Amino acid sequence: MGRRPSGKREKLVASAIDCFHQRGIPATSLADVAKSADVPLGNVFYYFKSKDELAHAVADEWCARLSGYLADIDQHPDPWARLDAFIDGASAARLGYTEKGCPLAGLSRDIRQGRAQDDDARRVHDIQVRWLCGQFREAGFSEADAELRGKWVMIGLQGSYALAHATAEEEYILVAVQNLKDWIAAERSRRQQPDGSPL
Amino acid sequence: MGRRPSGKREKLVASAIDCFHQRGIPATSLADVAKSADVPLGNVFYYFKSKDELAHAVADEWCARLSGYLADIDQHPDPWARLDAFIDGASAARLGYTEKGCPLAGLSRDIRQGRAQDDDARRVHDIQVRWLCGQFREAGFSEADAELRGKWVMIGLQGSYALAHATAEEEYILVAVQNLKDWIAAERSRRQQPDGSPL
DNA sequence: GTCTATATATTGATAGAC
DNA sequence: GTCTATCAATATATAGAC
Repeated sequence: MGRRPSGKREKLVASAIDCFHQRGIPATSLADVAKSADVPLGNVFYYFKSKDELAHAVADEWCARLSGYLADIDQHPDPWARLDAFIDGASAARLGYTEKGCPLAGLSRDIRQGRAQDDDARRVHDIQVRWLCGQFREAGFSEADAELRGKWVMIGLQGSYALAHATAEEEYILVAVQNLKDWIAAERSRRQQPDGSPL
Repeated sequence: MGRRPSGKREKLVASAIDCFHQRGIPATSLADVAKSADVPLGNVFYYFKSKDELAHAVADEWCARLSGYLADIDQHPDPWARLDAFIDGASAARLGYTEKGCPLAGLSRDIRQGRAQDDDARRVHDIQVRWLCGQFREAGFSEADAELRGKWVMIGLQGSYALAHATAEEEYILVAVQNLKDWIAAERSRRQQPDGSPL
């Protein structure tokens, strides 16, 4: 609460995001995070009273970053263009995801398997899935149809991240990006000609 | 090498598979595995000279289980029926995967992020992906087309496992199963009527 | 608020009796 | 081959000087 002029808390969270991404939460020691943030080890516990609380702060920071990212994409006036932009973002991140995995997938698994708050594991994905479903609703799909489609986009991307990381082949991400874009284009033309002939 | 009448090695591997699945490799201590296998801690190092080597044996065991599983499915004479059976297997495992995550996804991430042999992370997925691609080739697709389709099936399933686990919602797996089955059925009819009218 | 020093528990791994 | 006892390193977390 209040002012934090030193900014050490923010530096610790930023360093924890990197460390957790590269090594995962259980394999990351607080000494690693402290060293990476250039903060003495003992000082970490002034800002976070446990490792779990640090992980919780990391999840909060991810949610904030995601909200900002999606708000940027929201500037596109067309939901179809927004969906394309979202998938382009996945494609742009493919090299890092192939090497280190998706940071949100890693975080949520570590949280689910550890004793940290389960709800954080869900939050970081729900933000994106709800946004995706919202785009399909805005494009004219019913509540139920939009939910199926929004979830399917997230499934395709997350699956490609997992396989690209596991096999060290970025091609999985390219396959998912291409298939999802084609599928979205097909859904779009179906929507615009609901009872009509194929394009 | 040679006979292992006690079977302790096998018990240790089986226990490690469970422990690694539930808590992940870094969060699992060798004491956990030893206790679960009912073997004294010090004895573990007679069978495996390090934790990494135990993880390697676990990957080997998974590959053996997968090969057996796929050989069972191979008894279906039709590649389309085999694809359906493979996806049905995913659906049948959905409760456990929602609760604990996909064991292969967890193992491969832990291996990629740890210092253990990278190749194990790839093997457990490659077995399945190569099998999937083989089904599409047998169904008449070209080498390149079969590879794209086989990878896409694995992407859809792995993505649904990740999201189901993260959000504790098995529905993600049901969405992926339904979408993949519909897509495969569409591919099938397209194959059988390459230049013809829709069904 | 910041940092050093340290407590306490647990880890992977080893030595050596049987 | 099997097991007990233990080492050395590292982990989270705390105490308390400044």
